[in-house]
Amino acid sequence: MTDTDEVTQVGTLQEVLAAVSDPVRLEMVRRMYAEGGPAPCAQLYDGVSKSTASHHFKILREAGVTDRSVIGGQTHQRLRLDDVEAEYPGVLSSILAARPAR
Amino acid sequence: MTDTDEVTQVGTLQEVLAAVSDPVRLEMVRRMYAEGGPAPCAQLYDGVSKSTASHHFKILREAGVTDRSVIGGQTHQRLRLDDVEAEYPGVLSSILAARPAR
DNA sequence: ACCTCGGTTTGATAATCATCGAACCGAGTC
DNA sequence: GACTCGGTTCGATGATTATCAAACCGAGGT
Repeated sequence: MTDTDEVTQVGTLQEVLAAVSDPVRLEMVRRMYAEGGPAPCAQLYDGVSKSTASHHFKILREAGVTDRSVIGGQTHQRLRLDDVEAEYPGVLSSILAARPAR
Repeated sequence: MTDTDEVTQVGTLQEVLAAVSDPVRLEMVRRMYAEGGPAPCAQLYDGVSKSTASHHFKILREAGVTDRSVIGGQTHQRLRLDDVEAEYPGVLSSILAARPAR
């Protein structure tokens, strides 16, 4: 069973940039991207508490960067790469392509 | 007479993203880009005080996104587009290409 | 009915950050 | 020297924001 939330618009460029400018959230985005599809929340972060993670998921969702869907009773997060690319071509993809380490 | 500050490294991806995620700073970056070269501080912002602007310039500089140089006694800011592109290809350019309004 | 499991919401706290005015500084100019 | 002009630095203040623990909630399982 797949139950998807109402799909919202991609946010402003500022919102998107602010969303990914947080290290915890960028890591989440990277992992969702690596996953290639809806991923259960648990494996998208570590180092922060459940509630903090949920807070970050919300910000990503409100910026239109991610989706939430319930698959088999479990909440999953999904990167809306295509939607963001359609709105701001190259922005998210180039960020994902950047070498992460420094 | 051109007097340029010591050139620093481009900062981490996080630093760059955080730098441009502020509306005032993104506008500064856009104007510098439009200028195509070193631009006097004054015409890179409006709506904030001199000291606030100076603060934002500093953050952009520390992120390695901009340069400071003194031309004929006047301080100028310059977008280090090539340097940032070399480090994180496509990131800054796609942000600049994004349609600003919403 | 009870319990666990995954996730969200609610306060609350602490830290970060944008903002300003005022003082300061260096280079010109008068 | 005195004065402006463009810019920076210094505190200080207020607003955001990241963080957590605790309470809560819905879906399954037993």
